[in-house]
Amino acid sequence: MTLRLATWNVNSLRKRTAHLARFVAEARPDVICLQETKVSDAAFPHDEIAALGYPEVVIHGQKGYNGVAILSRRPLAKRDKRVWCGRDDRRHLCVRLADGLEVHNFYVPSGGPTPDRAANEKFAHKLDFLTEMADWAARSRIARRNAVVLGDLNVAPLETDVWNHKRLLRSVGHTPVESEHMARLHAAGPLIDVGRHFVPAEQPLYTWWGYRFPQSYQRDYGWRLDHILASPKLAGALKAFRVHRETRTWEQPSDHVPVVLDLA
DNA sequence: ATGACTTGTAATACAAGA
Repeated sequence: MTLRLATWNVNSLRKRTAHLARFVAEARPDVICLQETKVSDAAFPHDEIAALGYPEVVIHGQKGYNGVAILSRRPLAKRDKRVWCGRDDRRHLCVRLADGLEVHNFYVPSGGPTPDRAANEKFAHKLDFLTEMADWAARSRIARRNAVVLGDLNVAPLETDVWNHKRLLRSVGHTPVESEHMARLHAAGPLIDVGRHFVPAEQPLYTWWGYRFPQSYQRDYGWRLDHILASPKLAGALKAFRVHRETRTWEQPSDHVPVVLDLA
């Protein structure tokens, strides 16, 4: 039996409920991890989400910013979250399925405008967040479990993870120090970079196209910011991988598109 | 040349995204 797992930064759940319904109808994921829901738990659109047919709904949101949620067709044995960098800013949720698979849904800080940790507190927060993730992966011995770490990690670590490597080396999201932090997270598990397990590093692979750059999608000015990382025990279970680029052409889309993994 | 847009909040501009 296959488990289909999806991650999607929807950039406001309430603005994107119709897109989520369309994605569910077309991709039929068993578990959906959402980021940037931008809605408090009190205002969560329970009725619209219930109509999608996911009996298990785990939410961890706040008003206006950030926010994560997990929808599951499979029964959950455990639901959990933890505070990162001492801030309860709704960037993480964890569930364990009844069969033992652990799913960690993350929204890593974007990092602000300047890639300078002394001048930009948001960039320092981002690097500290990634460091804390790597420490957690190592200390909790994630490699001993069947675990997936996924979400909007807000770093495009490889040259082919952005549309213009040279031009973007000094842009937040693609600086060498951020790529090093991502590499440390991968090594700390160790964790498999599922996207690059299926798509060779020689080929461009993107999951985000900005709103501000005119016709960024049409020109394919993309970045790979959304990731699925898997513990080594799952290596033999990785069956298929797909980036649902087409959602970026839908009317009033999120700037991120869904990333999907099939696990045996 | 990440400038150009989109979102939420709250009151017509501002913060934030990356």
